[in-house]
Parts: sequence; C-alpha cells; structure tokens
Amino acid sequence: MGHTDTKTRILDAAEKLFARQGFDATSLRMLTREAEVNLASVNYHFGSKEELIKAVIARRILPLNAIRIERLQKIKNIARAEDCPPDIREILLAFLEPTFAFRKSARGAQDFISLIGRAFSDPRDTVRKVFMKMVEPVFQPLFELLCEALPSLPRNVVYLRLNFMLGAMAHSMNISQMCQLIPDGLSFKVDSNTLVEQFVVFVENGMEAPYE
Amino acid sequence: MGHTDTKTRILDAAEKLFARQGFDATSLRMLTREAEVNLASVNYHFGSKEELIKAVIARRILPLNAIRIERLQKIKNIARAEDCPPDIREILLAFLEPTFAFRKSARGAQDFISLIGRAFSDPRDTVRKVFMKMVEPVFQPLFELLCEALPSLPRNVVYLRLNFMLGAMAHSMNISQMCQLIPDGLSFKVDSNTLVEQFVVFVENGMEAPYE
DNA sequence: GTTCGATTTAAACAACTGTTTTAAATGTGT
DNA sequence: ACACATTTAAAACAGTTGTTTAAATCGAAC
Repeated sequence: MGHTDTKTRILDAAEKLFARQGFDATSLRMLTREAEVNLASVNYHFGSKEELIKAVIARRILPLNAIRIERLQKIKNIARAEDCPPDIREILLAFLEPTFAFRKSARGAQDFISLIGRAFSDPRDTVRKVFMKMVEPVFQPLFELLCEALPSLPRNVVYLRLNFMLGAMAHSMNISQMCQLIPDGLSFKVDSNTLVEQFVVFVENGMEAPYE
Repeated sequence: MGHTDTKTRILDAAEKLFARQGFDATSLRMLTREAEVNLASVNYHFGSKEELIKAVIARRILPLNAIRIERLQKIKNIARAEDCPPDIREILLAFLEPTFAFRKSARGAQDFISLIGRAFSDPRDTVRKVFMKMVEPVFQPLFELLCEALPSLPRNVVYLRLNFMLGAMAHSMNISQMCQLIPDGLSFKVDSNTLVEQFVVFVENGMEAPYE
C-alpha cells in the first residue's frame, strides 16, 4: 500500500460523501474515484455498500460511546456515593462534550457528526436500526440518570424530553454548514463554542421545566 | 377519470411513499403502481421527479403557513396595541398548533408531517432549498416576534434557540411511527396530545432560559 | 358524428446502479 | 527463489433508474 490503507481510504471518502450527499446519492463509483481506489475494492473489503455504511458509522461511534458511557458511569457512582440525585448539567455535558470535542478533533469528524444527524432520521430501516443499536447502550444509562436527576417527572415525560434534546442536537450538528433560514438577510456566523453553551442552557432549562 | 384526479392520486401516493421510504428509495414505478396510474403520467403532469417532490411539499405547506402567519400577525398586532412584549407560549402555539391540528386532519397528513421532518435535513441542495424557501416567510416573523418577547437575549441567541426548537420538532414528528430507542424494553406509547403539551413546556422553558 | 386538444398507454431509451468475475499484480513466509 | 494467499485491476453482468417517444384513447365543442 503506497500511502494509506485502502480500507481506511474508502472509509474516509465514504464518510465525506455520505455526509454531504446522503447515502443513496453517493454511488460506489464516485466514492471509489474520490478515494482513488478501484471500484471492486468496496465489495472486496466490506462485502456490500450497506456493510460499508455500517462500518462508516461504527468506526467513529463506538469509541465515542465508550467515552460517554464512562463519564455517565462516573456521575452515577458519585451520586450513589453521596446519596444525592445527579446534576442535570453534568449529565448533559457527559453526553454532549465528547461529541463536540470529537467534532473538532479529526479532519473528517465534522462530516461524521452531520452524518450521524442524518442517520438519526434515515427512512431506511437498515440504516436507522443499525444506528439505533449502536446508540442504545449510551441511551439507556443516560435515560436512567436523567430519571434520577428529575425524580418529580414521570418516566415517559423524561423520555419525551430526552427525545426533544436528541432531535435538537441532530439538527444543530448541521447548522454550521447547512443552508440556513436566514432572517432578514442577516446571517449569523455560528460559533461552535457558543453553539454548545447555548445548547446546554436551552436543554437544561427544558429538562428542568416543571411537570404541569 | 373514474375516481380521483390523476394528479392528486400521484401526489397522495408520493406523499405516502416519500414519507415512509424517502425520496431516493421511492422509484417512479413503485409510485405509479401505488397510485394506479401510468408510469409516464408523472413526467406528463409534473415534468420530472424533482418537480413532483416540490409539488408534494408545496401542496400542504403553503396553506399551513398561511394559517401560521395569520396567527403570528394577530399576536404582533395585539402586542403593538397594548405596547407590551408578546407572550412566548402564545407565539409557540401559533406556530405549533396548526401543525399538529393538520396532522390529525387529513388522511395523508401524518405522512406529510414526517416528510417535512425529513426534508428539513435532506442532503440534496434542491430539496432543502425548496423547503427552506417555503418556510422562510413564516420563519421570519416568528423570529422577530421571539426577539420582541425575549428582549434581554441577543438576536443570535434567539436565532440559535429557534433552531433548537425546529430540530426538536422535526424529530418529534417522527417519534410516533419511528423505530425508537426503547430503554429497558419499556416502550412508551406516545400519545399525540401529551407530546404536544410536553413539547411546548420544554421549548418554552428553553426559550426563556436566562442568558448566561 | 366529426374534429381537435388533452390525457393515457405501452414500449423503448440511454444512463447508471451494486455486484461478480477473471486475470494480473503484489506482498509474505519459507 | 519459490509457492501461496492477499490485494488490485479492468471488464462485464443483470437489473433498475428517470425520461422520452409515438400511438391509442378519451371528452367535449361544433
């Protein structure tokens, strides 16, 4: 292999194109041209386009989830030790910060994050199911911790609010590079830091809203 | 024409299939088979598949926006007359209620709503641009009203929070019929009414959060 | 009843899709 | 240096895509 591993070249190109054009709109021919590899190598290394999609998602999300789970577990342990409900903001940050940190780290990271936002609402069962399966192990402790932090709320309300957050998050991931709804010709340059800060503030207050 | 207009039969079938399978995954052959019309009739009546997509969106969103704009205008007039900032919850309801009301009205309405949620994050420039253009006339007064209702917040913060809301909304539209992240095998039956109520509570509190 | 435009039909179009095949090239361990 | 498995390469595969064509059918006005 002259430069980079063929497998990772494919993954990188796929990540980029899938994120910017979508899964269906990206043909294996564009993809292999972008990666400068042979057309057949996708099927050779990954078996099929669909398996490639899974691989693209798995490569990034698994280590990311490991970090999130670890942080959530730490919060849970402290709450158990001190025998007091965990802090909401800490829970949110445990989930959000790794995402945004990762987003700024690797080169293709930004592409991947917006890809995640898309997979979240993908119409194809296969893609969404795979994605869901990967997210579940972090969703579950996140949900349980939130329930502990918000003991006055029914579980199904916490569940709804958690989904609101995930939706807002998925959308926010695309804001920066997305064709936006620009009010009055005034386009706001979205700074990544203020985005995170404001997101946490918004969600925290939404989460803590009294149950009417 | 024996039963319904060919054009609307195509629109109905397209609305249904686009929402459930996505734009790309729905071929014109499935579509025309579902609509029980001839394959060529799509190109005859709409020119192309892409124009059909636009038509599907426009048919529902234009009247919906008219209602929302009217309600927003009414709020604005009252606020002007009484010389006091408008109420946030009223603003939110002016935007949300027509959506959910419509969702329960027509038969294909539910499909359309989830289709909207998808168009909102569609990777293709064409689809998203068209959708954005249709949403803009309601986004603008909504944004301005929110700024008036939240005078202590910088405009770009209001802008961000509004986007959070739209993201949460787009996602929530798919919750009911979506393959969900089911925590602990406990699947919550999502009641449409509590969904709306909780959504308003969540967003209202998020919007009103103090600017840190 | 005939004529004319609008609509529908079936068939064919070229382009592209993901995948497979076959052969050559490359690298690895002995 | 040889033999062997892995990887790359080019070409062809069968199937599907959106779109177009050209003939058939329909519906109303005259």
